[in-house]
Amino acid sequence: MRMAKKLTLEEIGKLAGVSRSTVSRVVNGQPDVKADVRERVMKVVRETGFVPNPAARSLAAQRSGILGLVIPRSVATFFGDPYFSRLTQGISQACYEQGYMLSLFLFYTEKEEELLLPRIAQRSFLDGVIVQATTDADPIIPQLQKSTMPFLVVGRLNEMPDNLSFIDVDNVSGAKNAVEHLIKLGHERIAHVSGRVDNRPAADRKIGYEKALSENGIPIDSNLIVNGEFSEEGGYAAAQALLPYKPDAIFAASDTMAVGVVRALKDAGLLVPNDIAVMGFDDLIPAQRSEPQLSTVKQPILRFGVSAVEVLINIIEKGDMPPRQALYDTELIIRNSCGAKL
Amino acid sequence: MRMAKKLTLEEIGKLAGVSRSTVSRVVNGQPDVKADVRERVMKVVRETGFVPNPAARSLAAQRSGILGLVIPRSVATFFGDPYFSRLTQGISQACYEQGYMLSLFLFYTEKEEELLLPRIAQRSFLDGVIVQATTDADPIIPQLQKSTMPFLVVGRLNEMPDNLSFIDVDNVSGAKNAVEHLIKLGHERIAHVSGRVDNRPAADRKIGYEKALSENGIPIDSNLIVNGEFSEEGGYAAAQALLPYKPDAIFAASDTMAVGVVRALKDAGLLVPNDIAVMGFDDLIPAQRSEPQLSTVKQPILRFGVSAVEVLINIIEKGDMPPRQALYDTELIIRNSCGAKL
DNA sequence: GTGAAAGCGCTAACAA
DNA sequence: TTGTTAGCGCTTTCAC
Repeated sequence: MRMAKKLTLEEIGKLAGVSRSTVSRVVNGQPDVKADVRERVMKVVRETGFVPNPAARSLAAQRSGILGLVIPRSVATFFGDPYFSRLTQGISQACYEQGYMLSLFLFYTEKEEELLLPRIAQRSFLDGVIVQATTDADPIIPQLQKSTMPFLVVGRLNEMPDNLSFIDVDNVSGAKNAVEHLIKLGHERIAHVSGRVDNRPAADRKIGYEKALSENGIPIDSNLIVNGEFSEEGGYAAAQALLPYKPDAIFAASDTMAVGVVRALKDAGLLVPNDIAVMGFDDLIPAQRSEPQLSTVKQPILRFGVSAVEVLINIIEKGDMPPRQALYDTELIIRNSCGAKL
Repeated sequence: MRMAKKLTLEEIGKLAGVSRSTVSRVVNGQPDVKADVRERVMKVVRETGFVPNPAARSLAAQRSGILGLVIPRSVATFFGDPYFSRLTQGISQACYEQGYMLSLFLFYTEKEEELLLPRIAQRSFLDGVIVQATTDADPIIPQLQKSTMPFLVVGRLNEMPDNLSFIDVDNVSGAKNAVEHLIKLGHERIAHVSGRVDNRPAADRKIGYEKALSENGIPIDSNLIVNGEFSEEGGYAAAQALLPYKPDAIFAASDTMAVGVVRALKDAGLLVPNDIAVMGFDDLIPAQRSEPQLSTVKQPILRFGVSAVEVLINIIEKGDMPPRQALYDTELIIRNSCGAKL
């Protein structure tokens, strides 16, 4: 077997009878190359399967073509959550489409963070970073702010400096729409199974719930608001805690909790939606698997991931001022658990 | 604000009064540097927060310090599966510990594969690749074999060329142990809810099931083997299909299916484990959340991910012959669904 | 429109 | 033990 000569711009140039500069121009799709020369070079590139050396390219061009996706410690434990796999899917697809590679940073220990944060913040390895927002004041945000690394937060932090770029879903209006739908269906004692308020989406969904009630002249009854810890068990327990207060509808801040709620109601001998209507939030697998299928608030997670990449690339290319901040609309999905279809 | 001079080996050298080579040696932890010089350099490195430019390093050293994790198209849709998040966790942790970065490749479309496979197979971007095994003959494997890229398959393909390196869990013996446990508990009509046989783990678990029966003199009854499609609904349906044949125990090839089985049995008015014992496989979240909690076969997924990285690095450093092939033991986890504890 | 040449910041012989 | 030097393969002025 003949040892193939190592493929470089120089080598391709030799084969095509041009200089390495010309090959570089062709490979990078730059104009100002005569059509026939371009074609000749392309042919050689195709035949040899040449791919430019990314390290050399990074070094010379001062850009790596790699985006980082950081899942901080405070959320890494939830990486199994379908939300993240969906988000990661959208992000990775968009990266490839835009010609970038994706590097994943899943932090579980403080040591890992200490070790890697300086490297992440360093311009020469990554061109930009997407950070999944967290509950706590994660050290990653200040680190990135100190650096020149372009970055974008997906979701919002609790304490959000207004000079940060982020994209998020409009949880407030999503929740408000859901509750207003229940109100339109004639429900008046609408309970809410929330998450912990130090979790931003949970807090926002609760705000939306309260807004819907207030604006429709329904008093807010604190007995009808219970923390369900974003778990199915939590939702189950929350529903049990709510039953004595006779709600006629329950709006849960996640599908997972809604599934727990439904199970608790069934176990209590109640029919959903006939006796009590239920509404979830997310529109992930659990919503569709549930029996009855869950009416819920759909987050456009996949599109969301795609947008994150687009916005980040925009930040990388156009500089970082002013910060990009975008809120995406949710969509009300009516299935069987709210009773609208009966 | 003073514009900090760009940090390079040269710059650090100037600050510490040594040449760039010495700084390089210190930074790379090479011996043959006098202790006091080393300390002096380290001090400057610490104070400046210097991190060597990875692109330059890659170019000069002909290695990138990046490992790739490829989730091919045929399995990408299951990325939401807790199995993958756990595996990814193990792999990413091990990468950091070994001083590597991790690049993630989640393929959903053929176009993505066509676009990226040549880049992946190229030595200059990645030092090595971990490929999640797939059902079909995925194009990634032959591509990698044609290249010089070190790679390792996690799990086994159906048609496994014996010159491939892989690590996997011993599904056959895991399943065999589980079924033998049921036999010891006195069960004789043990049914099996399998996955599709073109899925290697499913096929192996079925083999283990049959082995356990044969070796214990129990005839294999094809009526007692039903495909559950690795889904909860599939498990539910499979259990319903099995009931007419009066099994006294059901071994499901995954926890998810086992959960469906349990639900079907409950809905049929049967008690688990009193009327019918149930055993799962995986030991992921569903097993512990189930009511009753599932007895199951635990896969050491996290350790598995860590080992994958270690083996791959070994392949990278020591060359690729002979292929590494390792099978990891499973562990029988006895909870409540099999009746052993009652 | 194309080529020559100067780096990008690092590693690794080889010299000293 | 340390410094000097020659690349690694690419991009990007700057001439032509």
